[in-house]
Order: sequence, then C-alpha cells, then structure tokens
Amino acid sequence: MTAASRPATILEVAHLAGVSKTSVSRYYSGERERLSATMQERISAAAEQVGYHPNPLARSLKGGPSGLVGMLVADIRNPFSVAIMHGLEQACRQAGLSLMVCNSDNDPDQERQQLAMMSSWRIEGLVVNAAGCHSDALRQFVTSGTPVVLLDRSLADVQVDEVGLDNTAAIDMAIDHLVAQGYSRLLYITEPPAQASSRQARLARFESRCAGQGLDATILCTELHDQQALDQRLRALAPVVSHARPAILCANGQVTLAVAHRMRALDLRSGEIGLIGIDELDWCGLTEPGITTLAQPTDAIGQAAIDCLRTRQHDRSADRQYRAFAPQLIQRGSTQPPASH
Amino acid sequence: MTAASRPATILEVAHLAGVSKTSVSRYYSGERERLSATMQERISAAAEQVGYHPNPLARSLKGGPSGLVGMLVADIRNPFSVAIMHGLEQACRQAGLSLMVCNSDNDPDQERQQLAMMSSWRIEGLVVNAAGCHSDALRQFVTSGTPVVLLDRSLADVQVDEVGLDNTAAIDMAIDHLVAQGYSRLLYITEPPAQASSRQARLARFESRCAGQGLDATILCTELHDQQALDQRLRALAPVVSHARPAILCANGQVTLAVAHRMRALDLRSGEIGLIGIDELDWCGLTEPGITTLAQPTDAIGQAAIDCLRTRQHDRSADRQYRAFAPQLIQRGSTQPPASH
DNA sequence: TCTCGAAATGGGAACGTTCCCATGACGAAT
DNA sequence: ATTCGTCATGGGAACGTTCCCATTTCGAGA
Repeated sequence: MTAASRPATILEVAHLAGVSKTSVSRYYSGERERLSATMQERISAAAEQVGYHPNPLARSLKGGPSGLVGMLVADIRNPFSVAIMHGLEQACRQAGLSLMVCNSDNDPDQERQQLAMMSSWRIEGLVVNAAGCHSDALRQFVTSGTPVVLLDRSLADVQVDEVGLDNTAAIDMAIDHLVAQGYSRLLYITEPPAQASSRQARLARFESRCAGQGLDATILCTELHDQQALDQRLRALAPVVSHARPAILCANGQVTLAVAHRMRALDLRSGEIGLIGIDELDWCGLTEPGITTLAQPTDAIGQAAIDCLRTRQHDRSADRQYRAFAPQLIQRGSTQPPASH
Repeated sequence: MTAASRPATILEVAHLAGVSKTSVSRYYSGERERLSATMQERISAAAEQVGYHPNPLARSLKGGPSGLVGMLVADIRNPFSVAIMHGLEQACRQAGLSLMVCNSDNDPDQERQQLAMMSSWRIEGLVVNAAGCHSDALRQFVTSGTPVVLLDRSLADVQVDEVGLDNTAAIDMAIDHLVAQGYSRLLYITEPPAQASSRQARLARFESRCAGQGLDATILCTELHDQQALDQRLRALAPVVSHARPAILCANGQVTLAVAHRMRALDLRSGEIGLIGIDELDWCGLTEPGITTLAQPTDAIGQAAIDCLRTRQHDRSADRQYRAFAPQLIQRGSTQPPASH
C-alpha cells in the first residue's frame, strides 16, 4: 500500500488491475460472488497496492448507502445519553457504520436544524433521544425510507420502532425493593413529564402501582433548578418516630443528583430516608451510605437500537418493534434502614 | 416553501427562477455580491418556494467545503471529553459547522480507522483528544490541507495547534492551595503518562515545583484499576500525629473518582487527608466534606479549538498556536483541615 | 463611432461512485 | 448446427454540486 497524496479512486484501481470500474465497484458493493476468482484477486491486489477505499461521499451521492447513522440527543451532558451513545457507537462499529451525533441542547429549533442536516448527509438510520421533536420531521425520514428508532421516548402519532427501559418493570422493582426494605411512605420525584413519554410512563406506573397496593405515596413533579420546591418536600418527608419509614424514588439520574445535593444541604440522612434512583452513576457508591440504583443496560439498548435500524433497512414494512429492557438493581446503603430499636 | 418528497436541487431552483445553475451556485457559495439585485431576489424567492438547501454531499465531492469538523476522542465516557465535546459542538454550530464525533475507546487501531473515515468524509478540520495517535496519520491531514488541533495533548513531531489547560498554572494553583491550607506532605496520583503529554506536563511540573520548594512530595503513577497499588499508598499516607499534614493531588477527574472510592473503602477522611483534583465533576459537592477541584473552562477550550481551525483554514501557514487556559479553583471541604488542637 | 475592459451571466466538464443496459462467451437443449 | 439462457464483464449516464471558460452587455475613453 503506497501512501498517495490524493486518495486513490476506483478508476485507478480498475486501470491498474486491467479491469473496468464497474467490476471494481461490484467488488466493493457486496457483489463479489458475481466476479470470477481471478478478477477478485486482481482487484484485491491492485486496491491494496494503491491503498484504495471507496469514497462514501460519491457513493451516497449516487444514492448508495452512506454508512452513516445519525443520533439526535437532547442533552449530551446527561450521563445516560452518553452511556447510550457509547452503546450505539460500539454497535455501529461492529456493523461497519459510523455514528453522527447531534446535540440539540434541548432546543426544538436546533432539533429541526440538526435533523435537516442529518437528512442532507443521507444518514441510513436515525436514533432519536430528544423531546420537542416535531413528529412530521421524523415522519419525513420514515417516508423517505430512512428507519427511525425512538430511544427512551415514544410518540403516538408516528409509527417507528422504540427501544428503552422497561419502565413498568423498573418502577415495580424500585417499589418492591423499597417496601421489602421496610419503607412504606413513598415520594416520587420527577422532572415535568410534558414531552418525555418515558417520564410519563414511569410516573403513571408509580401512581397506579401505589394506588393498587394502598401505599402512602406522593409525587413531586418539578424542574430540578427549583430548589425551593425540592427542599420543601424533602423537609416534609423527615421521618417521624413510630411512623412509616419514608423513601424517595428518583425518576432518573439527573433527579438523583439534584436530590442527593439537596439532601446533603438539608442534612437529611439517606438510609433513614430511603433513596433509590433510576440510572446508575459513577459516584453512587461514593456518597455516605451509597445510593441504591436501577442500572439501565445501556450498551444492550444501544445495540438493540442499531438492530432495529438494520432490520427495518432490509424490510421496510417489518412489524413495528418495542424493545424494553429490564434494569438491574444495585443495592447500596441508601435503602438500608438503620437498625430499629 | 413546499415540502417536496425529494429534496430540491440547484437545477430546479435555477429553472424556477429562470436563471442558470451557476448563478444559484454563486448565490449559495458566498458570491452573492457578484449577482445583480434582481437576480438575488429571484433566486431567493425560488429557493424558498421549493425549500432548497444545498446538498453538502455533492458540494464536498466536488471539493468544496463539507461543513464538517471531526473530533477524535479516546474515551467518550470521560466526563471531561464530554464537556469539551459540548463546547466544540456549540462553537461549531455558531460557525455553521457540524461536528462528527468519533470514539476510539482507547484503541489505536480504531483511531486509525476513525481517522481514515473522517478523512474520507472530507472533514474541514480535526480536533484530536486521543493518545495512541500515530503522528503520520495526523500529518497526512495537515499536508492535505486539513487543519488539526490537539486537545489536551501535544505531539513533538507534528506541527499543529494545541489547546488545553495551562498545566503549569493548574499544578501551581493546586500546590499553593494545599500549602496555604496547611498541608505539606504531598502525594500526586496520576495514570501512567506514557502517551498523554498533559499527564507528563502536570507530573513534571509537580516534581519540579515540589523540589524547588523543598516539599515532602511523592508520586504514585498507576493504572486506576490497580486497587492494590492505590490502597497501599493511601494507607501509607494516613496522618501521623505531630507530623506534617498529608494531601493528595489527583491528576484528573478519573483519578479523583478512583481515589475517592478507595478513600471511602479504607475509611480515610478527606480534609484530614487533603484532597484536590483537576477537573470538576457533577458529584464533587456530594461526598462528605466535598472535594476541592480545579475546574477546566471546557466551553472556552472547545471554542478556542474551533477558532484555531478556522484561523488556519483561512491562512494555512499561520503561526502555530498554543492556547492554554487557567483553571478555576472550587474550594470544598476536602482541603479544609479539621481544626487543630 | 469604435474599442476595450469590467461586470453579469451561462454552458459544460469534472468530482467518484452506482447502476442500467449492452456485449461476448459458453454450455445445453432443440 | 442453431438458438437460447446464463454468466462474466464493460461502457456510459446520472447523482448535485463547483468552477473554468465563454458570451453578452454596457459604459468609458479614444
């Protein structure tokens, strides 16, 4: 392989191998079987000699596969998003695809723009983990033949595959665990579920489950920067002697972080007040008794998303898929009540 | 603007406006001034009507600007990398560019592959935050006219711009702070600095500074998963009555995390043992007395990297730039020694 | 009035592919 | 021997741009 100043083209390879560009193209477009053995050898040798790699630009301009998968993410600084991104990236690599990540910073306008951009780059598939997503933009992808997968979201009015946490199972596991540990006064804290269907699903399950089981449950639905709201409810939760033990269930990692911060500020002891959060985070083992979490299998989720894309690529009219993954309980001190006396 | 099933082409706009495609091309390639006022209006109107956006694929195939900036990152799960990524992304957006992020997962082979991929997508600039980077691959970018910026790394044998933390200032700030707080027996913990120049720079500065000042300083250079090495040194550090107060300086966020974990496991109290880390992390305010950190201005660093790229784009032979940013001290309990008696 | 240069505009090739449609060869069936 | 289908291969157009090189127009200077 010679290091050329300009990348080699298919024509150079064809010339060197003494074959037509069409044959070289076939060699690289998964039609090798159609070529005779000698031809394959000649092409392979020539390509190696000049260090040829097909130009994805030209390829996808012509309408061929771009080898590009897009990911639209609402908040790139959310550790969950990063974890998923990592999973996607791995899965893409394994499938010979490249991931193009677009962060919308929670701005619907940007979302639109990013979608347009990805579309103009002719991505072969799109993974969406964002809120304000105007459905018609997504539908445009679908009708143009680009598979779309919704990640940790669901949209009633657009028919696409969905992958994410099994929210019902997660909430059930959390509640079961809390109850088993002796907590019976539950506070569920979530960000406003407006656009985010998974927040809605978790919240709904929490409500119905607690109602069904007759648990003493309350809900706090707040923006995380609203420290007052948080503080007020946390204070109100402080345990009363000879009263049911209180516990907090955090709807996601961001909530867990905010709650941990305020509990520390208010000098509330977790354990005494139970604390469990959905999403595992680097530092959950670090705070004093450690925070119990439900870890999402993010790599598996990413892999599943790519699987969905590829399946649908090969069969555009495949059945709509919903893939929900169960979380894993990581038990730490925050759900270990102090020995009663 | 009509929603067309297939995106509009320059030809359709030209036709509709009754002008040549060349003129439309000029309109979109920053040569508007060369067009008469009437022509500009006609094109603008026609483009709006059919919802035209130039196709970046075709554009960059022909050799025009792709509007794509590549980022090669060694570990996408490192919060520092994510923070930088966010900064880059913002800066790109502002400049009308798109960011293509490639994660190499610390695998040199993948690095090569990712670089090749980005090159084949004709990125206009490359930001590198990775270790095993074979210099010749980078040089190839440079010679082909693609500006490269090294982020938090430096390479002796390839002439490119570099942006990152002012390592000297950071180490000095950390040491000064520790000394001012009454710590004088210092342990510097870092991952092996082999390929990473910033690790080398920090380590070197720590050594020379401590030597110059006659401080009782030791160094632990270890892989973070080597729990034994860590534990041993941490135990050895335990404070001795009527002896100089010990403190730990963590070379980066990953180290801080690992050290915090082991300190907790060994029941070592930070504060008593001083603890300061380079890189601010979400949870540093959460652990018991809080961990003092030096926060890097990641958004500014990202912005600076893009600035470098653009400068060099316009003047390929501009002077090589080194831009180093000072960190900000965020003081918490871990560098607050308990009141002495 | 003629010439000339600048300014405004357009035509066509090229970028590196893919894919449709030949073309020739060859063995099998008539 | 002739016809046919199949297989291996090649030529050329097309994808949507940009850019080089005309061509046309027009006002100014001779």
